[in-house]
Amino acid sequence: MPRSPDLNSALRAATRERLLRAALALFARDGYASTSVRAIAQDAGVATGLLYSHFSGKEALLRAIFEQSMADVNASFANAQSHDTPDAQLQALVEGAVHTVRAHLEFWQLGYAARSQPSVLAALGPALSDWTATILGVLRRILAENGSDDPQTDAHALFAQIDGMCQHLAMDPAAYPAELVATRIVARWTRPSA
Amino acid sequence: MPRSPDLNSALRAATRERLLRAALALFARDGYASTSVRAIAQDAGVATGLLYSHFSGKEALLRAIFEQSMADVNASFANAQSHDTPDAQLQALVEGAVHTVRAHLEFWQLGYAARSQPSVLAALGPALSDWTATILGVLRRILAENGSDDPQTDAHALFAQIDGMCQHLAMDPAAYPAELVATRIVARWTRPSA
Amino acid sequence: MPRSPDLNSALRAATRERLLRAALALFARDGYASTSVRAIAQDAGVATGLLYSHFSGKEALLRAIFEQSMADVNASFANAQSHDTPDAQLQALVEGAVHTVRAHLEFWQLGYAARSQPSVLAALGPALSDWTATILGVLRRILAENGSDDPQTDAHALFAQIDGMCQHLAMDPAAYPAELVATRIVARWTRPSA
Amino acid sequence: MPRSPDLNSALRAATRERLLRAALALFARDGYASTSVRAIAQDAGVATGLLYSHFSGKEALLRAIFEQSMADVNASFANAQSHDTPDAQLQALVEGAVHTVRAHLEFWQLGYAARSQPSVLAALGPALSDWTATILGVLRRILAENGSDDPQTDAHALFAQIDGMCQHLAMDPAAYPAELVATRIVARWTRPSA
DNA sequence: AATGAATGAGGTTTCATTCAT
DNA sequence: CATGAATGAAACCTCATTCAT
Repeated sequence: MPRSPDLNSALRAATRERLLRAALALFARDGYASTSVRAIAQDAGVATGLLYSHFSGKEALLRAIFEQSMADVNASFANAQSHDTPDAQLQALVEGAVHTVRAHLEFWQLGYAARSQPSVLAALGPALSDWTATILGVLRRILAENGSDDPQTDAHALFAQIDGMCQHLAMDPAAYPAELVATRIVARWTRPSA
Repeated sequence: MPRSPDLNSALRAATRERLLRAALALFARDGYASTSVRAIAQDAGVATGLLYSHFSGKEALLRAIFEQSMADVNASFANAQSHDTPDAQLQALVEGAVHTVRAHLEFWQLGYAARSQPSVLAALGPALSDWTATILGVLRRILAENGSDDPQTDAHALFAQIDGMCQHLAMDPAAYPAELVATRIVARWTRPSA
Repeated sequence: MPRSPDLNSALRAATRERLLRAALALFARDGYASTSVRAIAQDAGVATGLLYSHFSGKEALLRAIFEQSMADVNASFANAQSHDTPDAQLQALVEGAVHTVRAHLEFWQLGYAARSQPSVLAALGPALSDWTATILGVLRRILAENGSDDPQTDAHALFAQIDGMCQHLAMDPAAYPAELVATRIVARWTRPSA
Repeated sequence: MPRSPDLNSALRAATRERLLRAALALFARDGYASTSVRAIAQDAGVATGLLYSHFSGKEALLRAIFEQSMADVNASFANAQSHDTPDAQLQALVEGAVHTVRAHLEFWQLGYAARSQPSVLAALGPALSDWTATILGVLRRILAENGSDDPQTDAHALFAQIDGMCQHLAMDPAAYPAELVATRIVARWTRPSA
């Protein structure tokens, strides 16, 4: 009695999801190079070989993780820009960053590790490199609208602050007072509501 | 007749230095786990086995790199604190950070990668973990003296900014306008010189 | 569809057996330290890495060999004690020893080599050390029942003789007249059947 | 001021002796294959390279140990044969064996280990193989003169006993009652002194 | 689709030996 | 004669990947 195609398909999707989840957790904890595909398959509860029917190899698995998680990140980012005033956009951006990192902790831990290692980053394609430029552009526009006299440099300074905060949060999510810091950052960069 | 002890010492020191340099370059470029000791020895121009007469293994080599470079970093940090006013200290700290990262670029690239990977970080002992706390304490004191109403959170916010800037600098040293950003950061956090 | 668990089990068992056999032959011929795992795998007709899915390393392989063969030895030893009279027990013991060594020649060659090398022996745990004491105790009892006036020393003397014979047999199984020697030993140590 | 040739020669001989002693101790304790030439040189207190000006390599060092110690053994053996009656010869042989093993403990530990390993033994040349045959011949003659009805088999049985005793002594020199056992063996194989 | 036994290249490390001084 | 830095082959072991079922 063959399984129905639908059930098969669902099982396949579930397995794929389990593999992605296990891989993300291990990559984030031990690093990409130090994580073995055997460990991933074992944590996912499937046989080693099955991994290769879902992904062409270890690197493809890494790419898949980024593709999946980037969608979430971009959504949060787009949402931030939908606000009316520059100040509201800036606030949404900063607080959205904290929220996104907390919601996808392992992904950001992995992401920060990957970003520090050009050879790993190369495998992820240009998507990641462009990302920084995009954010910088948005920040520059917001800051210009807010009256900055050097929006380009200010954008760098603000991005450094947001990025630093997010990384500190990713490194110690339990103790880092990200929400407080975010509030402070927003206060510094928005016009005093006279 | 044996080689003179002095010559032997010099030979050993030169080889050790070549190994450290090669290892730092490769660790920074490809990551600790993805760098083979064979590649290190080859880049250093010595036979593989010789590495083990200088370091007890790959991990000891990593530790030696950190020990060597941390001295420089701490010196720069101490210098920053030797200034008189909080504003001068803050300026020395921020501009010193840019200078230190530029002067030890590969070390910082390696350091940022290592920091993102707890399992590598563990090998380096507690020295690295304490470091963050120390810096935060210094920043808090400076900001408190400068009249901050929440020096603890401000310290986090400032540290995030400095750290983010340094990492962006480490990632793209050729194009990143670190000096401009530093000036902007200093301007934001020091009292307007009335 | 996966291979049936039974087939997998059989494959594993066969490979394990081939590895144990090849390792025993090489350890016995060249010594434990001088035998490479590559040589073992090659003789067993499998890839080097597969060895490590069956044994955690070279030393575990050695332990497995001892565990497997000790069972046979102990069985032979137990059988000897099942006889009624001391003389019959002694005869069974001596002749059983010859038979056991001939039946497990390579194991005894390995065993004698290992016994001479404390550092290898340590890896085998206390099982081997206790063994000698056990045999001595049994011999002492038999000789005491047989009227020896110094069964402790006699046990040592008899054990030395049996052990020496077995080792000479192990060293030259083709030419050594073990059966004749065994008969002579039994004749010397049993009561003349008046 | 060059050293006198005599002094030089004496220093050389002393170094050679130190190397032989260190090598014997380590070979006996850890086995030939598991002992590194570095460890030998270090224990002897000389530089690694100097070893190669005294011996052509590790194996030559092993051969030199055997050559040196075999002289002692043969002397003891010759002494045993100088007695008048077969009984006295047998007693001298057995007790001389105990004495020789105690006096050259490490050499015998090494010898027993080497004997169990044909591939090591091959490096020592035929001297060792012949040795067994010689002893067997002497024992057979003594036992024949003493009235044995099967001196060939008796020689094997006695040799097994002496050899077994010596090996047990070598394995546990502190606790093994070799002198008692030797007395017992002599008593068994000599004519009752009527 | 799924399994896990099997492969073999490549990792880290050790070590007998050479050689410039 | 003596040193010890240096070599490089080979050791043990890991791991991404393949494949028969």
